[in-house]
Amino acid sequence: MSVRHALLALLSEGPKYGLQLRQEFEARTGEIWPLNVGQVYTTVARLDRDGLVASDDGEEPGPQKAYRITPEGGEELAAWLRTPPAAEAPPRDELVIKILVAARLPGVDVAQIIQAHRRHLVETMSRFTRLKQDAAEDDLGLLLVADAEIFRLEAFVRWLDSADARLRHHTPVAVPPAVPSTAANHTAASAAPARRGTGARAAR
Amino acid sequence: MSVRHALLALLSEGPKYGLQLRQEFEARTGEIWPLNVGQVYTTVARLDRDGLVASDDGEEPGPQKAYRITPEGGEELAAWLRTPPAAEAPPRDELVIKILVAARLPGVDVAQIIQAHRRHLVETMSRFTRLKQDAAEDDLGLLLVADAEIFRLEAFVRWLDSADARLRHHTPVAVPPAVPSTAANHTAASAAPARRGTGARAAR
DNA sequence: CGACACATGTAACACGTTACATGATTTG
DNA sequence: CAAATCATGTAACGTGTTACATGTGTCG
Repeated sequence: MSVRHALLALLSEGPKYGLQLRQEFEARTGEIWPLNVGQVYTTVARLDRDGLVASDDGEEPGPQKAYRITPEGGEELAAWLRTPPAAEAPPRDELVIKILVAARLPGVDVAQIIQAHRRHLVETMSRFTRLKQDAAEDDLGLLLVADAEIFRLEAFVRWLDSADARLRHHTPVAVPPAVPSTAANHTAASAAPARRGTGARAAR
Repeated sequence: MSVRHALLALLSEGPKYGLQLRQEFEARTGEIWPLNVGQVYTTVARLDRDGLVASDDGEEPGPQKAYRITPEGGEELAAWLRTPPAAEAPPRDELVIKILVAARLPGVDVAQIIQAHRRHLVETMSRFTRLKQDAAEDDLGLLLVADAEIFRLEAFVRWLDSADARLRHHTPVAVPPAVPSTAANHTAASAAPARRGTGARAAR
């Protein structure tokens, strides 16, 4: 719901039309977060439908269609600013899932994958560091968004290092001496929902 | 695309059916990342359609419908593990957008909002720390996912602190002495796409 | 039998992306 | 006028969530 409220915030500064919303959003996030136009139109149309925004429905001639925030929209915006992002179910992260998967898959060198991803993260971090150096020092949007991205990537690097250490300690368990390969399947099956119908009858 | 590939990975260990996929996904992410069933079915249906997975179409009686990975699916999985997550357009983050918005909005105390969010982040971090302490020490999935979340939240705390410092330096610029309030609108307007049609004619 | 849990699936919606279609306005 | 640009919008798809409908098996 970020874009929805970001557009609401832009409109709270005065009436704006579609492409203008996109451009101002991108300008204020240092051109780091692109925003496709289609989404602007559909999102602002939903805001309109929900009464948070109203359109000067083609009052002035020309193709542009300006939207302005409504009192309800202002209240919604203020409430959104106060509310911390939901944290009960943290977002599923691709990199984390990838390492979890790699750690369990036979024939996969997790440590190697971790290092490859680590290198990529460090490279990306330096890209954003360079971006900051080349930026105007008063471009607050760019500086803040670039910082956020650098901190985020740095957290992944730290996590990869800790995961590497953890996996080095635990991996030997997955390669026990002289244990039949079906053992892994059995433990996996015991964790699954009870197999009923055909199969379960034998177990009872 | 994380869930899609995570399901593919689960199926690479052997045939599984819908609810089983969900349960194993949640078990391996320490019950921290819930996965709704509806998505499992639609995702696995798409995997089937794309030939990465095939279904034992009701061979055994009973309601269950098992899927197994295909060779193409195995290749896709291996390629996915190698490829680092796309970083050209980093994900838009709600908290970051919120602070950016708050920093520009008149009548909003950014520092206060930052501190409120900071407190919430620290609380959430300790929730996950407790979760780790109460967990079985061999529950790798939970430990890794909880670590990832803790590192992520910690990065936000660091970012909030740096943003707080940055804004303390820059905020005075937004409150200049004796400057007409329309100045802000002018600069915003100059950054917008050229207003044409009715309005632009006067400017030329 | 009836209640309950297991299992599959669909519908509706929000959000996000890419691509295309359609006008209006400016510019060469 | 023709081409380029600005501006709005729609279509199709993927992903994610919530809710509902339906069927099947177990158990009191």
